[in-house]
Amino acid sequence: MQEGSETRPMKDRPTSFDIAALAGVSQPTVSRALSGSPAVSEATRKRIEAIARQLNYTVDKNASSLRKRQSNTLALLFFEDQTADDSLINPFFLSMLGSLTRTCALRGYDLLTSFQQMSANWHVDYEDSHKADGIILLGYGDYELYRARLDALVAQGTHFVRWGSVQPGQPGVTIGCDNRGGGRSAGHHLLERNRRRIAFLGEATSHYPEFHDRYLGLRDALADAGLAADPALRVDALSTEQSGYLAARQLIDRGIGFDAIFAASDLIAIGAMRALEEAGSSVPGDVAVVGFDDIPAASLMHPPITTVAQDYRAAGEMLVDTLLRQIRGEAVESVALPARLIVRRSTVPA
Amino acid sequence: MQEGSETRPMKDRPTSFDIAALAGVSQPTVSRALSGSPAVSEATRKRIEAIARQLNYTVDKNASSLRKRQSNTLALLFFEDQTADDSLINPFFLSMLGSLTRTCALRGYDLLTSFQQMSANWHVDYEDSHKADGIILLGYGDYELYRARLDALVAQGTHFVRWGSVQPGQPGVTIGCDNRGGGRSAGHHLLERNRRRIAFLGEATSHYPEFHDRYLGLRDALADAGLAADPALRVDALSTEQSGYLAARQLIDRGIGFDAIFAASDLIAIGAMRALEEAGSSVPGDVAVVGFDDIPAASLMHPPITTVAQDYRAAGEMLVDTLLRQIRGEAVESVALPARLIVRRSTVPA
DNA sequence: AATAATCGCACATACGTATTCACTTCGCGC
DNA sequence: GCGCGAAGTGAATACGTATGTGCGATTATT
Repeated sequence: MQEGSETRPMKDRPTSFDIAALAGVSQPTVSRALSGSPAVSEATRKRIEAIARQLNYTVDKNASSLRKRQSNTLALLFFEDQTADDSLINPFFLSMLGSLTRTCALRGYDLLTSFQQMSANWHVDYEDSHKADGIILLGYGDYELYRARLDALVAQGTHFVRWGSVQPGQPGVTIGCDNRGGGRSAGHHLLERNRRRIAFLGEATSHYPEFHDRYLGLRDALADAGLAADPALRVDALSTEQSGYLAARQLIDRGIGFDAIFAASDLIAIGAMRALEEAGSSVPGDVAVVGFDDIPAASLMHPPITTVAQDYRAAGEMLVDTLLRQIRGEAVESVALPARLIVRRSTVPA
Repeated sequence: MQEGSETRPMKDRPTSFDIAALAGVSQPTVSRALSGSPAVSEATRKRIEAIARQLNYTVDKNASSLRKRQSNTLALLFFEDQTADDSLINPFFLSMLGSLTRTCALRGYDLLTSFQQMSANWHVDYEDSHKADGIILLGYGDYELYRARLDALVAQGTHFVRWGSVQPGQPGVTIGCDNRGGGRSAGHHLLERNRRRIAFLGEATSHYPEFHDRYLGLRDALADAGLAADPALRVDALSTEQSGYLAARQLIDRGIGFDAIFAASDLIAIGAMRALEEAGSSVPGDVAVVGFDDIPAASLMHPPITTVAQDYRAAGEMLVDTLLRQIRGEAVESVALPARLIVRRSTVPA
């Protein structure tokens, strides 16, 4: 249908020298003109720009990056330690991806993405090789597992920003959402709806600090109402639909009474709702359900799921801008962005 | 929380000269050793590799790309002409993204992603600037709108592969799925379930060739059964939940009888199901629904949606490998991958 | 044993740009 | 009319790697 284009093994693109020759100036002048240096007169700049446009000239990014010692590129590294079965990437991160690429584009940066496993030596191939000026790390997962690597990054002086739980004493800079506050909102909301037996589905160990914080938030809300958390109402679950289903099943099979579920993520909530349906429980009649993340599917479920939204738009901007500041050598700090409760019919009947 | 690392404004990384000095050889020997050239003896190679590892040396990708005149990077360009409201990116493409990055990694390539609007001059910034060796184009949308740009890419000799409808006489190389075959499968399935009044929701004009093909497939199936398509049962819709909702509403409000919906995409199907629910129609009792794409949410709906799955895994591999072959100057052809019907409860009650 | 073939490596150079420095020209004030 | 700062430009060079060419040393060939 189309032949290979051996017609262009080395389609000799014009260089700044070619432009210079045509404009009757020297190569440095072309470089200056196109990079907007004030040292070149307006007249010659116009002339050079016209010729460049006409010849379809573009600055060679490799040469430019080599010389300038910066690539105007950021690297995005996903890493989930659970089986990376391709598209099972957490939908929330995919939403964030949109915001990240958009922000990068606005800031004049390109984005290099990779779904590397946390294997071997990921970081090596990016900032170290000068292919990117900094790294954005994205991923749920066992924090303890990669803490050592983060320390290594800090020691190396690599520029990076992480999305995750904001905790004191962490290596590097972290942007995250106020998971505890979000959990508290969810708890308050359920308590307001007169739920008292609130189950929590999600790992609440320090290995998963974000889930842990959400759990702590729920406990805060309970405490505010003078209630204590019942350990029997806490069931481990990772952030998958399947895991949520199993966790809810476990709760049901154990015969532990509950009138609400706060799931550590929407995927867990979705799985839990499937289990509830199978068990003949109505939502929100018998059990109210709150999730976390506000992934697109949450609003499409039956009933639509009340959830705690993380502002991925602000998150993306914050990640990029913080990283860029760090690259420029400015001081940067970890930030927790506010979370926002979105009430839908899984807690409040129509 | 962490100070900016002005400690490393220019953390002088070791160069191949440093390695060479330590190994007592010349710089070119280092380069050859690390790139696996047979011209260097096994002994010195080992020695060089050891030193390189010890110093944490990495080849500078910019210098390397500049010299080799190839960057080992592919650029991925999403472009949907409908309002690019960030995360409203078609979930199917996000699934494919996973497959693409994975395949790229396996082939030793990096992936540069961008959600550029089809504005101005996207292509300019990638292959032309030598930042990428080739481009992957992804996007539903009005084909006619960007056809001119594709022609320009071909004229320029740019290496690129497009995901979309495979049609004769198109500029460049296209990888897509067998939309017509998929539509036919959907049609046959609905006919087997004794549905006769099958509505089609989706643009069926040549501006959206993929949707058009799906419609043609449905017509094929009808024809196989000796039936003709009723034009009144075809309603325009773009690939959004909202658009699907409105299309189904229109159908219902018009009072046109139908017992099945074949939606051109899952998002449309999801919207349509919302309209059906509002109208008090049961699925699949009153109306059977089939979607297209098999996005994650499809299986999570109530009822789970029967759909035509595109093999995004194979698609990603095919896109990358075809592009790489084209870059190597080999002849490449457009390919239509098979589509597969996945039967769920939106057409067959439990 | 002398020469041809081979191997292992060093020398030189090119990739295309950005930047430092020096130079010219001009206008201006004394 | 002389010196002086500023403005605009060119010459030279560095960024770090990859590769073509050439040369000495080892091994094979007669």
